[in-house]
Amino acid sequence: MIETKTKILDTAERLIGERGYSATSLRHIISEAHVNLAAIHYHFGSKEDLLDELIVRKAAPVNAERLARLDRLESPTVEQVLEAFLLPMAEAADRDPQFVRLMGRMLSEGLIQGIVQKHFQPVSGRFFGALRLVLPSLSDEEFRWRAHFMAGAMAHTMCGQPLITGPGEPSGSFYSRIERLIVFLAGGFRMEEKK
Amino acid sequence: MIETKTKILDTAERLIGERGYSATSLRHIISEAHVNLAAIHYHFGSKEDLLDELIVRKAAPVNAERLARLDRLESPTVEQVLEAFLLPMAEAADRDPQFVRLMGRMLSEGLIQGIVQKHFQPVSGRFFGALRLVLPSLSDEEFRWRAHFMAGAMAHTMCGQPLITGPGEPSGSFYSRIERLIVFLAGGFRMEEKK
DNA sequence: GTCTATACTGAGATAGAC
DNA sequence: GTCTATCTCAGTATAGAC
Repeated sequence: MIETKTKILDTAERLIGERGYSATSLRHIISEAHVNLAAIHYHFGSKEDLLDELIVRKAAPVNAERLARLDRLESPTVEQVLEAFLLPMAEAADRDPQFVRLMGRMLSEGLIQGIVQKHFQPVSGRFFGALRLVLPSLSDEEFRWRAHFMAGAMAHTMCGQPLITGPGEPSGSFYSRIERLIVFLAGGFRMEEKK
Repeated sequence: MIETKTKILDTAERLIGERGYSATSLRHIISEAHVNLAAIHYHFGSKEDLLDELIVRKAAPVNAERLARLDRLESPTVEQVLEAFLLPMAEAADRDPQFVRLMGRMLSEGLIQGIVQKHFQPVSGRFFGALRLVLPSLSDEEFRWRAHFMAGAMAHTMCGQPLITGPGEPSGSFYSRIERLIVFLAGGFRMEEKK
């Protein structure tokens, strides 16, 4: 049955979103999906590959929308490039809260290295290029580092749980969170380089 | 023997720094430390508690230095508060490259939630307070989120491996990395709040 | 091609002898 | 304090039923 594969994907997505990747065993997934353990390995190969498919089916439309938005910009500002990258994700989060929860889990468990490199690389590469053009006065070295800081802030912002909790818990909608992030990042990027 | 405990700590620190926490099994640690498996549970209780002790013995002096530096500031700028927090870590990294590698591993594997909450909370709490005083024009909500973005950028900066790789690998000493980070963060914090 | 039953290996944890 | 033996649970691999 083709339904088996879907049942596994849906159940895995829910459980991993709720409990995290490491804390969700394959045996837990199969018991809730009412399928056999070996079916997971038949359809996906391994637990990691299952996760991979979960990410792909969620991220692909977001990434497509990102590129479409980027292509529409003519001579963009820093903010506009950041918006083209971040707003599609905020909108996806609005439509499907499960998605952002899953991504947050991945980030907070540090499982993204391989998966991100595989699926986000082409997209993030294009965005770094666009951002570079908008910031011609920065040295290559400085730009690389600022892009790195940005990646950290973005990744962290998607997690529900803050790494280092400040004075009270952050709140508000995902969308407003992203808008604040864009302002913050633009401020960082616009700083004059310290020599 | 008291030496057993030290041997375990040193070996665990080295192996986890090299391979990561999940990838380092207790059996691997004991074979290199030439101790018995049960000795780890006797001295530490669990693998997680062992990690906890590793962090504490490394982080305690850094945190003490952070607070000392903060206390020395009279009417600080944003940059000075950030320096008080970040430079002690940069100096520790200079003296002991193992330390920053271990912290990076923890962050990239998302193992910090519990440990950070336990040991960094008092320190980070004081710094958030100091930073708040320097930025009186921001709303509470906006400040919380910017602190959150900062935490993400800081955490990510300690990892050797970038989450989202940009155009080429970032390089340079840890110290210069931190200096760039401070400029970037100060720029973000100084932005006017969007209403 | 799809799925089931079952066995294998390695992990962290624990009880109890010494 | 230390060590042996054992437990439970994880992900994985395979043989074979349909």
